[in-house]
Amino acid sequence: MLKLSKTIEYALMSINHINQCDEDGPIPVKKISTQHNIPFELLAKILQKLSKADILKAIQGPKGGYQLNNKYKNLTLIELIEILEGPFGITDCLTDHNCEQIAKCNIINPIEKINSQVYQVFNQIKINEIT
Amino acid sequence: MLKLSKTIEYALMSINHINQCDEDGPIPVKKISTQHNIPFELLAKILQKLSKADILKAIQGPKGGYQLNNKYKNLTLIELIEILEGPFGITDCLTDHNCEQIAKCNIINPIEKINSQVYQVFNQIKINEIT
DNA sequence: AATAAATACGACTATAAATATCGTATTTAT
DNA sequence: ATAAATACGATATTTATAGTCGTATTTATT
Repeated sequence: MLKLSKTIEYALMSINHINQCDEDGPIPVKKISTQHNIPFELLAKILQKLSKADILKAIQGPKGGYQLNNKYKNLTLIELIEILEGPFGITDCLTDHNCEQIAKCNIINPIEKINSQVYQVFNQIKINEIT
Repeated sequence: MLKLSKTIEYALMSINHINQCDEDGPIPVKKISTQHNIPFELLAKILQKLSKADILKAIQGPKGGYQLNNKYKNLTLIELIEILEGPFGITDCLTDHNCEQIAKCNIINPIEKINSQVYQVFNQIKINEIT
């Protein structure tokens, strides 16, 4: 409950990893996955998503791997979350609109307030500055 | 991901409900569960926990039900969460200490920072003021 | 005293979401 | 031609959450 997903953790670890050895050329998934004990296939798919979103640049073939794209420099945590997991919301009713309780919900207003406060926290965190 | 659990939602709805008809004597689980379309047995267990934690006062027998206890007036959202779900933490490593990546984790410091920011948000929210 | 309406609570099941794996295709440096 | 890499859809597994069931206890009312 209220947990960051493994997906987000793995993405942060990878971006951090790539950032720290940026001069050495593209970093293959395998290096990150073995060094940080992350399942290869799973990590591969995460980095593919980040590549599609232009956060990473993918280089195929031998000596290939991933590099950071410029876009990464302005990336916030909320953006990362929404790239990897879709729209942010602390309850389903804020994103899915198929809630069983909505007809007589007496907490929707406070929920929305809390949601925007949490959103703000993640919106203020630049991935760039995470170290 | 990063969702409030149904348990928390149901608890908030119930506290709010009881608060709004406080003069009418104890409110039975059944009333809350039917009015807000919440599974009875599930809600019963949640309110039992709140009763054990002295947030609610349980009155057994016919005409029984739940009332708010004084303790509720100072209750924060983080306290409610920890009563119902145990220690708060946005990652497992912050509460469980059996993480596969911990040996070479390069994001533990920022994770801790983010965790305490989210904690603070929930810590500042008084259940009392939720309307 | 009997009854019925309520809470108490442990054990169990079901469901959905997250996590992980598999298979195959494509790209490209050597 | 080969091998090392990404691409990606399909499937399987695991876990946490959500929900159910059965039985016991309490107590107001009759």
